[in-house]
Amino acid sequence: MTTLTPQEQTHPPVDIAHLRHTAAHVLAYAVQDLFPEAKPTIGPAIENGFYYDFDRSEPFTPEDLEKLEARMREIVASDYAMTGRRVSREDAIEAFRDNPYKVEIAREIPEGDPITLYTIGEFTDLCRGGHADSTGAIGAVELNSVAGAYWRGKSDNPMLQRIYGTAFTTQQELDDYHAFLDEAAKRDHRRLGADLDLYHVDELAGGGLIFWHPKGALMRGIVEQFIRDGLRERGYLPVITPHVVHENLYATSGHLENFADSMFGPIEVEGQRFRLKPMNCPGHILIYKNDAHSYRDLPLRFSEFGTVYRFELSGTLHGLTRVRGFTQDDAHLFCTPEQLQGEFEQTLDEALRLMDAFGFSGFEYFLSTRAERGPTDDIAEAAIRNALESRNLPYGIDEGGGAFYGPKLDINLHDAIGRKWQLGTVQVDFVLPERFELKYRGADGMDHRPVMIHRALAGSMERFFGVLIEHFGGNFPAWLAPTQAVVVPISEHQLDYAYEVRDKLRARGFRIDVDSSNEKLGYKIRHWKTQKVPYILVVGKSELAESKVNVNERSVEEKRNVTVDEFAEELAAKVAAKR
RNA sequence: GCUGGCGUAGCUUAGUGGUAAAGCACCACUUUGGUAAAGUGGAGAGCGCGAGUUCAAUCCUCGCCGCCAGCUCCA
Repeated sequence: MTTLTPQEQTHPPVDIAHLRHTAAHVLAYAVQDLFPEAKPTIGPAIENGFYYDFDRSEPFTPEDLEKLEARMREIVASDYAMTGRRVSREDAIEAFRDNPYKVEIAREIPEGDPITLYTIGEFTDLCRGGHADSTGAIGAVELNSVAGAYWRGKSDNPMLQRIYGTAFTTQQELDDYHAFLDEAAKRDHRRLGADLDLYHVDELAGGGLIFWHPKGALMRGIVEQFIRDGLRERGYLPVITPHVVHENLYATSGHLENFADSMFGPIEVEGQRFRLKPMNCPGHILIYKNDAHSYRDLPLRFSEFGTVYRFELSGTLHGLTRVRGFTQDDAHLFCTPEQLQGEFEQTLDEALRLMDAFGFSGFEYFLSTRAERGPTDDIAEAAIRNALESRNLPYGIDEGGGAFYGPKLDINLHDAIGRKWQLGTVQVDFVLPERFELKYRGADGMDHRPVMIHRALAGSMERFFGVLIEHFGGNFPAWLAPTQAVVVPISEHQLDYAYEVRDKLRARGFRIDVDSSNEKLGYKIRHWKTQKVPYILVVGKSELAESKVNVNERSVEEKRNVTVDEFAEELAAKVAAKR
């Protein structure tokens, strides 16, 4: 921590969160002027802007937002000073007696904490503070959308109307933010999934269920192969378990009592109740349990691309990143307590290897602890902490965010344009071995309880693929691209040669197509560029004569004529380097 | 699920209380063309689904479904 000089303290640089919090006050001020019947509740700064929740029976329309925005600009231009004063709890409650939300907040401020009111112009709000000095500090402000939000996030509370907006110190920063949003929209995997013909969700089949098209399935296969290679090297054993099993399995595992809301309902057959598999662990446990194990067998690492089904609320579904049926790159490790630490560290290394191969960076680690702690949680959490510390990785804590069977480590990462995603998770579990009475024979001749590690490194193939699409913006590197190169003949006189080039490259295992369409060269080039194919190989009269191809590499201006073998070597090198 | 918005050919959009228009994509033909869209022609939706109002509904009303932005949750 740096100590501020007195000068810096009197003129602190405007904190962007303070600026946006101030903008939220300005919004509430504007709402007070234009819609006096609306009751302000809370209005914090958030990652990319701010929001303010209002209680009002009439919905705010887009036209209302425009009027509010105009009024906000006036308030900003007036450059009202933000003045705060400390009041007693009674005074605060009295000041907001017509607003039950503010009263509730005032009542709940802990004894001893200051209760403060902040005023700009004619608007006073109950607020803990953290503002710019005056409204004039806001260089650019805009309102973005209205959405419903429950008071304090609880669905049995009244629904409020949340107005989202953002604010910056300068107009330039706002423009840059818009440019960022445009870039993000261009990378939207739902858009690119359709444009590049990778997958779709079908209304007839239901939301959140993914139909992988040939190109998408091909890419998924490449990712899966990469993961499989890593698993084999690290001694994981492949297993395959059923998608529908008797409900009793999940009663025993505890999923039915802890997880029922997320499970699809029972399927009745011959008076017996079956369930779609929501998690792979119970299945892997049954395989473990089917044999007697010695400590010499451990650690035992079972892996499966396990497809699971979870009932997510319809409103939460989103492209590939929030679905109802998905395949985890799942594995369960059964080990002795002594092995736990080392095994955990290895999974962490493997997770990093995977994320690194796809060019992700900015990893963040979160230790989620279990809400209902048991006697083994200290050991489990220690294993996670020690693993992180042994690799010198800083981490945050998410109290109570763990699985019902134990604490977990979540790995967040940043994509190419700096957005955060949560993919991999590694979890320590002393509970399921207990519930299923798992055991192994120790060196002492006695039975012991193994520890389990649950881990999914990519997370789910669906979400991982969605994130990959956005990370690369559809410009997949050659090793991943469903079509690595298209051979484009200039006229049909070179069509036979084009097929010859294609077959030669295909024989080396590359994914190559020929454009045999009756179109002009410019059209064909444009078409394949929009399809984001890494290489377009143009063959005309001169290439045919020299047995060469004219290489047009994606996002490289310069074109070059090389022989087919030279191109094959170049492509092979890229694929080997995973570029 | 809840709040708000939306739902017209594969995609993007136009349109009207009297049974729908365009561009791209698709198919055929002409053209054999050297680096981001050649020309002509053709086929394709009955306007998400259902009910109501009306002489008449894609356009009005209601319900359902789906999508989008959030709330919530998480791989």
